Amino acid sequence: MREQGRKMQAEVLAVLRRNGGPLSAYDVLGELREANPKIAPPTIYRALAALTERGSVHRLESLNAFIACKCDQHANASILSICDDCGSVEESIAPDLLEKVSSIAGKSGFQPVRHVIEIHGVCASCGTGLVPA
Amino acid sequence: MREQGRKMQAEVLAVLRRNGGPLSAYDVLGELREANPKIAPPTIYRALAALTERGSVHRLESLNAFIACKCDQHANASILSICDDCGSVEESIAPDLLEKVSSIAGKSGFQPVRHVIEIHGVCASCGTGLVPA
DNA sequence: TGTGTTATGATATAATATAACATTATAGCC
DNA sequence: GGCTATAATGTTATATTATATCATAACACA
Repeated sequence: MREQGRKMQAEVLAVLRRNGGPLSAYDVLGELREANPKIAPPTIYRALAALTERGSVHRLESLNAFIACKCDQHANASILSICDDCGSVEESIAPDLLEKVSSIAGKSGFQPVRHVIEIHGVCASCGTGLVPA
Repeated sequence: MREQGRKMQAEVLAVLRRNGGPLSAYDVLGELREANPKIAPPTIYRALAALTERGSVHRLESLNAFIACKCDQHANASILSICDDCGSVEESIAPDLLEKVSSIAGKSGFQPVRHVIEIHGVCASCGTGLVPA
């Protein structure tokens, strides 16, 4: 990878970290365009693909959005809990659960490569009527 | 619901059943336009939303596609195994697993409403070098 | 320095999805 | 039966998400 690429990835990751919550590729694009109006979608998507590959960023398939990984130890896929009220996302890791999922899918000879586990619901703050963080 | 709506839903479901595999909303639209060229995207999306709600159709979030439910007993969410080689999709049901997923997400007070569990990988046929079904 | 290789930039457009409003079918009531 | 309220559907337009394609620029290595 080249210097430019690293820099773009760092900037994209910084935007996601700063925001904390899920952002669409175009949200990220919008932010980065404030500094450099010439950035185009493929640039963002390439950076996001690299970051996702590395595990620094997770893609929320059911939202078409991206979020910075918060625990920095995701060789394993994570479980993403998405609050449909406030939009916040929590990550959980549970390797044993992944194994179980894999084994169920694998009964018929299926070989898992990538897990997508997303749970929509209501987070603790929203569920109790409190204002979300 | 009115007669027209039921009919459109039946047609959409028929297309998905006939095809067997995942189809995008626009794939379905294309097929139905052969009979009636005036159908518009919202019509298809509305039918798909109703079918998905009922459980007759599942949405594959990680593919932006839809597939007819094959087991007609999905009050519970299913686990969808997607072959990235041949595109075939298998459904599995595992209520106990869903519970476990829920409990992990629920540790911090999160209340699950909808599960998205999709596994990408290679199906038995493709994995063994055989021609997929 | 020249040359091949690969990443990046830029342009355009494809694919997916929905907002907003007009229209029309149906049910219930008189 | 005709009238009206209701809600589903049709229609138009457009928003959102994503990628194909080709041009350009950086770097690696001889």
